[in-house]
Amino acid sequence: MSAHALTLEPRPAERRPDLAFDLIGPIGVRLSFAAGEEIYAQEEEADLVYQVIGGAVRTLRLLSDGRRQIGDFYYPGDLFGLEIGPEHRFSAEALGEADILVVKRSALRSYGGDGGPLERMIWTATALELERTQEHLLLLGRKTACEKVASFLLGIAKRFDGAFKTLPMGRQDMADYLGLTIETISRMLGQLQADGLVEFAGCRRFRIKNAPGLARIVVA
Amino acid sequence: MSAHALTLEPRPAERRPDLAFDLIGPIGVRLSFAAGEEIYAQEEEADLVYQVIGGAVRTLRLLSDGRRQIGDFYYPGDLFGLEIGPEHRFSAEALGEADILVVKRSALRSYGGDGGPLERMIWTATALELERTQEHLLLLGRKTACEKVASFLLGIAKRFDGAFKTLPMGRQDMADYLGLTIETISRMLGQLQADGLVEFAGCRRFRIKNAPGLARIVVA
DNA sequence: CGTTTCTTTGAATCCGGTCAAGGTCCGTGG
DNA sequence: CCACGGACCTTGACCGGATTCAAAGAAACG
Repeated sequence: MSAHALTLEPRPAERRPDLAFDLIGPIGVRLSFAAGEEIYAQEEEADLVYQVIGGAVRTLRLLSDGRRQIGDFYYPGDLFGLEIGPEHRFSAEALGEADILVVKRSALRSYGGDGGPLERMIWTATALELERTQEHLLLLGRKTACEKVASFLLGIAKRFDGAFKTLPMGRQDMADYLGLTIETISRMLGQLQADGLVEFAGCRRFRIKNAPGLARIVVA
Repeated sequence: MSAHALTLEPRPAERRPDLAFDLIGPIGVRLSFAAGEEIYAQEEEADLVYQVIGGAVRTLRLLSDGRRQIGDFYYPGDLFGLEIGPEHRFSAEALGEADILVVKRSALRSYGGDGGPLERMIWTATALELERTQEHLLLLGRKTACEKVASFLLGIAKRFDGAFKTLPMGRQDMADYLGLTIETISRMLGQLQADGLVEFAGCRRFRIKNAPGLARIVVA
């Protein structure tokens, strides 16, 4: 079945350039990963470029004492694993089962040529990555627990449509993304729900009940 | 006097590619900024590329309620103001008096040509920016106040040489970079000094007394 | 169903923030 | 040369938001 069209459609046109599928599809290799499986490791040589076809991916950094920081989550269409240096600074793991398109960087260059649309695509993806990371920085440095969680839910909501969205990650991943603990995540979700801003059906499915109210929490 | 050579030398070869001076020097305009003066504003159109010639620069994001997050500090040789989008996501201000080289992005492209060394230089600078931002992310999300301050001092020390380094920024800037308050900064500095890891001579000049000890605090 | 894993909830604790003085450094002007 | 003033930094006491510890509850899985 054509996972391409299926996974590509349901995203609001807002994130990574969608042309990516068509461009690197023909020269890439598709791989499937099981839930939690590692796609590449921290400090591993970075010679490949990856694209999410189906499922979702997290990149993360592990400190020696076990503390974890999630860099970002990636969804169908997104490119990840782009690093200028020789090795990966974060590791990448599948969130649930995931289908990934993998391309050799060098192959990609010879295929599209320097300065071609492929080169440009990678450049754009890297710049977007930087923008998202800067936004994340602000969130981690200067926002309260409640603001962090509200921002997170709004961010997810923007990227998926349908009234009820399904969180592709568990509480621990949310916590490690927002720089909080799972208990705090749980409490803040409870509070947002009690305030009538969101509604949960189980711990993964939610619906935004009061978008302006949420947006007011998120500051700017 | 030749600020070029003077400000370029005293940095360990570790950060931005030094060829930058020679490459964009000829086509740029030099400007001087007073202490605290704005170089460009948040949400201003981003049509220029900047390079620090002398002094230092901070980029920052201001929230509506006055909270501040500093993105990064830039020193002689560093490029900043690179954004892929149409407008700046952070503003930039001089830290003390600063000399800045300013180049029109379009001029830069026609001068060096697509895919030339200039294009490559900008690409490299953007990727380095991303790496530093990711490191910053980890620091903000998962490090304690003490670890943050220790990391910061080591980072400064790496970039300047001479036994005694001079902090180019005040406590408020350190706080807004590390996601802390000035009081906490002050207390942590006091503690690190009491533990014999660093020594301060006035509130701006310091020396690292026990680098391995500091490195042990910084985790990894 | 039973087991395991994940999530929620409560109570106690603690790190960092807030509030409030007091000190230091510097530039200015008497 | 020193007194004054203002900006910045340090220090202390207290407070509060988030973590930690602990246990109960819900969901996922074989």
